[in-house]
Amino acid sequence: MLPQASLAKGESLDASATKGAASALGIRPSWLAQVGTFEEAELHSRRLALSVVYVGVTPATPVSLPEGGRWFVANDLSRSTAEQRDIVAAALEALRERMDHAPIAFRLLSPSFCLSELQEVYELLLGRQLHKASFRRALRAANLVEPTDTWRSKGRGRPAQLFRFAPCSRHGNNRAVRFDRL
Amino acid sequence: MLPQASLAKGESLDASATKGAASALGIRPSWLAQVGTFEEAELHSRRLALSVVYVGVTPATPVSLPEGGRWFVANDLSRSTAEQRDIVAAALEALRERMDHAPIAFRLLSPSFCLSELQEVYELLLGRQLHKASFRRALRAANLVEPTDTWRSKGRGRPAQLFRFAPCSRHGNNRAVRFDRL
DNA sequence: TGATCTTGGTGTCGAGAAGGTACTAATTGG
DNA sequence: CCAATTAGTACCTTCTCGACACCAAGATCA
Repeated sequence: MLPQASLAKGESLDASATKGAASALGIRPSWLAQVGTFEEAELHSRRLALSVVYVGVTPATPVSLPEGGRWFVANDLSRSTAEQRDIVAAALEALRERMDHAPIAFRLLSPSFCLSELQEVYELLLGRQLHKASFRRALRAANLVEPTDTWRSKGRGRPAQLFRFAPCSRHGNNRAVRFDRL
Repeated sequence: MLPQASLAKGESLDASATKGAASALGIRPSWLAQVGTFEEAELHSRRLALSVVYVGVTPATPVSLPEGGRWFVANDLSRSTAEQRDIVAAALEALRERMDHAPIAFRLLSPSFCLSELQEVYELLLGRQLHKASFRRALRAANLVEPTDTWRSKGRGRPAQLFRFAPCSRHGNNRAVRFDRL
């Protein structure tokens, strides 16, 4: 049920995972990282099969999945086996742990974005609501984004200032949402 | 240079890692967990070799290592290759991340221990000094240990009360040293 | 035109955490 | 009896974090 690919000869693990994800998605994933190695439950031969599991993210572009692929909601895995639930849970946990170490959220946004969009991405990936003021405080303290001089108005409400990702000076902080390691 | 073992047919990854560590140490490790899977740099055959790396801990018992094994200090890896340094760094990082999720430190102590010993283990594993008052505050808030009615006096100084590990009620806290997830 | 709604952005305040200092307690060694 | 040493705690200051309120600016509508 999860997309998978076999490791070709002389191919690196990361390259194979990227290739497999791209063939399942139609586009290359924006970010990809290894979760761990699991043993396959069904041994169709007598040899033990290992699965090196990767987790990745891709923007919510309305691409049609090739070869009858389907999207599943990570919160509702009732129609999966216990083993697949374990793997997805481990993948989600790995993703959420690495969000403090790598700028994953920025890969899901265009180069310019407003802070509400960035917060929505964080909330989606972390699976929980974030406080607006605290989020912006942590963001300011981490020196992660820098403002541009353009504003965007989307329908109702005050226009939002656009920001860009600015991976510059990091000084060890420990805020609510931990951007600090990055 | 790092101890390793080949995966026997029909053997699980965890079992193989435990067996390999035990044969390198002389005793079974007190705790063991998977770090990740790395690709071997040297391809002696044309097939790609994968290494599933595990990290473990063992008490500082003065066992003599079998087969000419040697201990290395994790902070001084100047005599290792870059690949081995990467692996050890990843192992240390994985160990330190999982200390909040599993009671690793308690496996290095006898069933009864005093809080100074527990703090020393945490400092050793985390690689940094901890504040005595904060450590005990977090410990008290996490309900992780319970006092026994015995005291131990080791040489000079006031005798220390002995505690035992008590994995009971956990209520989501977020202290300095994070015992909460466990 | 002006009222109201909606979204963006910030200021302030209070509860609580984290770390430093200093203190008390209890034992050993001279 | 006094100094040294280790255990354990109380206090205080700083900081974080979440909650609320408030202001800003544009859209919609009467």
